[in-house]
Amino acid sequence: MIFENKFIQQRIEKAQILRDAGFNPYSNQSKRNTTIEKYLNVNSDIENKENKRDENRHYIVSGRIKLLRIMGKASFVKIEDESGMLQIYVARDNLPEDFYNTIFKKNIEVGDIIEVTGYPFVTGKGELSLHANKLVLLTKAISPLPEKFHGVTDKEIRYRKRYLDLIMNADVRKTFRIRSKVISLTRHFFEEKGFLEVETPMMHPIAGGANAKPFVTHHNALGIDRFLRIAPELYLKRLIVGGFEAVFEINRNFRNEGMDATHNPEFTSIEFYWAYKTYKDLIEITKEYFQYLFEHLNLPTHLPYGDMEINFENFTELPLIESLTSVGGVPANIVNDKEKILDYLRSKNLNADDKLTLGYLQGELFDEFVEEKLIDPTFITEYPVDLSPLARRSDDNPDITERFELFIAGREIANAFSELNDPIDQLARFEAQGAAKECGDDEAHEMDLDFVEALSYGMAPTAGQGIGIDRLVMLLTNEHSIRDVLLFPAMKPLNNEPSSDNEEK
RNA sequence: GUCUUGUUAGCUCAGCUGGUAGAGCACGUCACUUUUAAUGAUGUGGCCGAUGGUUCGAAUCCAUCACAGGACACCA
Repeated sequence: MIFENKFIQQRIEKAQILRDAGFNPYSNQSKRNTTIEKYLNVNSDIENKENKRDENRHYIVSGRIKLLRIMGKASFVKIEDESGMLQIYVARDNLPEDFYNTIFKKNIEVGDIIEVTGYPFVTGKGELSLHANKLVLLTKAISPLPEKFHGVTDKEIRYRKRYLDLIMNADVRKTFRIRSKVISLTRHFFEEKGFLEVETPMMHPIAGGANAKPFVTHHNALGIDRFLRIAPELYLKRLIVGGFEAVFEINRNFRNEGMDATHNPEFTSIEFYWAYKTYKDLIEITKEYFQYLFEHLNLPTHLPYGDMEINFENFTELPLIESLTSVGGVPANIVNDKEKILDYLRSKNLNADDKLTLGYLQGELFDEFVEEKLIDPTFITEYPVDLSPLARRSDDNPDITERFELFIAGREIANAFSELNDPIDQLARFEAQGAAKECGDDEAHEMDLDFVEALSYGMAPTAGQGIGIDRLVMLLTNEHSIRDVLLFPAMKPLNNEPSSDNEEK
């Protein structure tokens, strides 16, 4: 049962004692008139004053008790609000008769949220503190906080009870502030460029725009299934057909796949589409975007990530086929020959499925030998058309597309291309995907005739790009698990959550 | 999905080749009016992740399951 723990029972009793003494343990009568950060800034002159105090200044601060040192007739209390931590000096003789002994010492403890009135002073050890002459309990915490020195380190507790993690670990709060800032900066960057932020459906009749397995949900009134979107791409392009020339959407995608350090079933991306532009323009705007982020986040352009150092002044472009040889070390004479690639893969004891097309096999080579070696930002360009069912063919070579993926620290961060806007070609590509599906690729794109029809009305030449926000934030915060940049990462149910697998009717 | 490591008090962790559980923090009681993870004394606190098995006896050995971490596979 919840709350049966003896420490919790003890604290529930304390709350009742307070109530009986006329103190509401959940009072909302907050009179706070400053934050801790402001208090510390405004009173930084106190140490130069006579007696290192100013009894004419009055402040009311609030926060959660993080540390409590009772020393007989006086105590030191560290309270923390969102802006920072402040030491409070509480002495018996500065509080109402009996309050210190019967209320404060007995019934207020670490974890409680209190409000303190007093004046600034500097202690003998030189710490700017607040000398309390009034102390009010705002919120009684009936569950005790984790250990004050080690905090919570158990990752499972940290993810499942993120609120505890946030209470105990200041650097976790910092990571999520940066995440928020990244999203805000991204929004501003594209708005300043004249892009329009739009929202497109999360529930799709056809899950399109990416290679991924969708989640299924059900619409009761219509009696039909819907798919949670795996990408907003096809809707955003419909908007370009409709005449918007620059749109973006920052929101969640859902993919019904495995979970690991870089995959969460729901993840955030930005996709943007830009009419009358090509993927070459996207390379430029991407460099500009990173520069903008680094400036506003005050990050060093030589960014440490794990034991790597990424040089964000060193963006390069490299065609995929060329990268196989120059980065991956694959012999140049085999990269355009299906049979030779198959032999090469077999010689390396890798999976070599001879049903795969040349383009797919080149993709295999890239994944196997190149991707993890791309540390500094690298735009890999000229993707085989087989791997890019939504991208425009190169005018010079019909086997490759005007596309790039941006790799940083051995990981894909962005995917972009000049959009395919020939409806007949698009129809044929969907049909080819259908064939791939027959061959067992259960993540091949679904035919979307409504989208093909939209293209038939004419979509201006357009370039579009997607950037995975979670992986970007991982990079910028030097985190190595996507769970550390998601406030509430997906977790398996503990034990009593019903699972649809044993549903019986 | 495979392999691997872990799961012991509210938290952080010990617990040997099997003999019915230990520390620190927290909490209770006492002392202490400038401390910094305050200090000193003392006490409470446990279905040892779950279920089976081996054994006179299991936190410990074995099996299965659950969850988590890591690696690999799959995946953009």
